[in-house]
Amino acid sequence: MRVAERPEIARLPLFREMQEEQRERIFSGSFLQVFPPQLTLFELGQHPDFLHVLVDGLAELYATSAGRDTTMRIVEPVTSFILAAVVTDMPYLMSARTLTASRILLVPAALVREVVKQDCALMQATMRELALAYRDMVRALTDMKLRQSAERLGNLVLDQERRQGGTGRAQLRAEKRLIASLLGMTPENLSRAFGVLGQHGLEIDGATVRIADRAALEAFSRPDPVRD
Amino acid sequence: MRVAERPEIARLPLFREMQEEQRERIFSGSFLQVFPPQLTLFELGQHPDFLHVLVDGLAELYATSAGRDTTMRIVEPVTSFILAAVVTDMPYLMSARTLTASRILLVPAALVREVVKQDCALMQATMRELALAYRDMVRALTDMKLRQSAERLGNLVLDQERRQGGTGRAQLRAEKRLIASLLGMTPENLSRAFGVLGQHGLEIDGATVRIADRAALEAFSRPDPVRD
DNA sequence: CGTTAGAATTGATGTTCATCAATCATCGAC
DNA sequence: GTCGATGATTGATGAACATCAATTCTAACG
Repeated sequence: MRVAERPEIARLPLFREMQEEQRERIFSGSFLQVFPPQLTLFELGQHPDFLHVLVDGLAELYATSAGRDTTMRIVEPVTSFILAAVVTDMPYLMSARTLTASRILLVPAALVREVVKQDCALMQATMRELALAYRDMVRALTDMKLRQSAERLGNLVLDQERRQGGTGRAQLRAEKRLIASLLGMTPENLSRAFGVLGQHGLEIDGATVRIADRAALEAFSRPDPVRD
Repeated sequence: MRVAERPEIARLPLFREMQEEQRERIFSGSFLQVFPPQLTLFELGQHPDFLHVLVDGLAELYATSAGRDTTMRIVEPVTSFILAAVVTDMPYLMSARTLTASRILLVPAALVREVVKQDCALMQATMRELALAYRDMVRALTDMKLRQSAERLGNLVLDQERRQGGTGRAQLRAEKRLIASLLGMTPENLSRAFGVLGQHGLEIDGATVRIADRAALEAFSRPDPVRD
């Protein structure tokens, strides 16, 4: 593994608190690999060989069933993914592909499981990471069950804007068709949903959205103070 | 805490592997409480005070947002719930109520967090429990996004039948309105979905369902070998 | 037993969203 | 620049599902 990105990866919540010595074991057993865009990293049902850490680029986790498919998560750097499959040593429930050219740290799954057992700080971080991931999924499921499409989009926009500094502007980082799939709707309906939000305080220009009237957008989208 | 149910709780995956001494700490700091039916145990947004273990009865986890509400999980004994909120010490994302009269072991959240840090076996079990819970949520979300209502019901029936011994029969343990909410549909549409499944190998009589033609039911419901 | 309240079902209607089809942008290649 | 491919948008239509309104069923209780 190259030296340049180690500090950044070591700063991840997952690896931050662990013993230096064990971290060294993890890193020296791993390798950083470059992938072209649109490459399948692994598929649903496969046995997990590696914990993945997206260092650079953009990746997508998606699920398929009976011919249909849906985006489950868009992974931005620097983040680890599919930790749950790795620690349980059970088949992937999602497939993954790169969206853009990406660099990914591949940590052998068996190594993760072994070091986790020996380093309590890593185990605690893993536990926390899984708990947070679980909570994210609870949010996504309630979002899906309780809100209709334009509301979901409104809350996604509000969420993105907050993460990007609360300046009233936000960039949509992925293609709209991906965002549509992530929100559980078709690209056509995403367009129409943006149209609806246009009447509720949102201005949109390509991949840039601007919250012109936050009160109106919030009144329409009804963000939940606890969940959102 | 009474003696009678201790062995059963100690056998739970969560508590099974931990040091006897620490388990004693957990148990002696906890108390078993009896609740009447339809009692709210806690509400979304509250700070988690206790890890709950349903010893006897039936409970429901549900989420609300903007006036609407939906069942997230039906908890059967003996199971712990809301572990993720407890270990992260973050507000509940779901509310809980008893469905029938229930006995619940209440383990102080702070005690759980403390003992988890000191007992690696408990931490490992917690990690595993959270990973499995996460995977369940992934399944539920893909189910919701990729399948339509009658298919979801078909897979629930197939799943229940498998859990109940694979005898071709299954009991629906909760009211149909709850099952409807769990599957993200209205009670009216649950009835109609049962009607549809009646033409695909399922016989239904009150709360009992019988799989008359498994091949037909599976052809219709398309269970996923990985996920279901 | 009948009574009655809540649940389940059934039918009629309306809303939300997907699908299909066409057109309009955008962007890289040459 | 022009071309072509792909994504985004817009409109028309249809399918899935929710809602509303009656009944019918079920079970607890006097």
